[in-house]
Amino acid sequence: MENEQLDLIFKALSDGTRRRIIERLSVQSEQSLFEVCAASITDDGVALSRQTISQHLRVLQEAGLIKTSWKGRTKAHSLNDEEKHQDAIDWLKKYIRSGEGK
Amino acid sequence: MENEQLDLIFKALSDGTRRRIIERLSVQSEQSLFEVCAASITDDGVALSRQTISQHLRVLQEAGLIKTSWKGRTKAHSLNDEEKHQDAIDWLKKYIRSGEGK
DNA sequence: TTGACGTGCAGTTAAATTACAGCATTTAAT
DNA sequence: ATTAAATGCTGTAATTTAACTGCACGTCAA
Repeated sequence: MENEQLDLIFKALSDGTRRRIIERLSVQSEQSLFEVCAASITDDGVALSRQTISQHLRVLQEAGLIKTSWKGRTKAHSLNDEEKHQDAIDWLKKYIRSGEGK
Repeated sequence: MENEQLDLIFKALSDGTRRRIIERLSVQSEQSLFEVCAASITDDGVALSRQTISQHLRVLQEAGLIKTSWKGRTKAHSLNDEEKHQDAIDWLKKYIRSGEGK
């Protein structure tokens, strides 16, 4: 009754750093934590710590927006398209006044 | 460069109480603060204070998701469809793998 | 098997968020 | 002109979040 899942999705997307991570993962998937860190520095200009980026990635994963897989000792992060993004869109579309009243 | 507006939109939507307010405003528009309070009680079963609901409405308005107008001493709250909801959808749609890479 | 590499986990701090109460302000009605 | 109704504004406490530091763990290579 609380739709906890939408909470997680929208909260994950409410942070600019996390949205930029998603944007970069959509261009280049299977990125490790270090690669995401490096891209954050070069693209955003701010050097966030490895632990901070790791935390952001965990938030994105708990929301179902990205998926991970281990390649040896490296964890690859990729976009989980189609899944939760669509859930959020479905909710939003109900309030665009498609027909009118409902 | 920070897209502050998307921050506000997604953050506003990350709270279940606020999403339910939007859902009810889509059914019945031009609701006063007291009407929103009353609906929260009857629909959600939880009695949040007037100040708390007022704060939630302000968050929704600052995100551009609802609009307000004064009718005498009563402030009418209505859904701002088409506007910011569409902005959020546009952002999300880029990561649904429409074509593929981009 | 030793050591470097890639992550995870625990704990800290400052700032933001959510809930509330109390008082002030404005408007309509008597 | 008073009063009641509908909100706004200020401040407080508890919770959460975003950033960090430090240490520990598992894996691959030499």
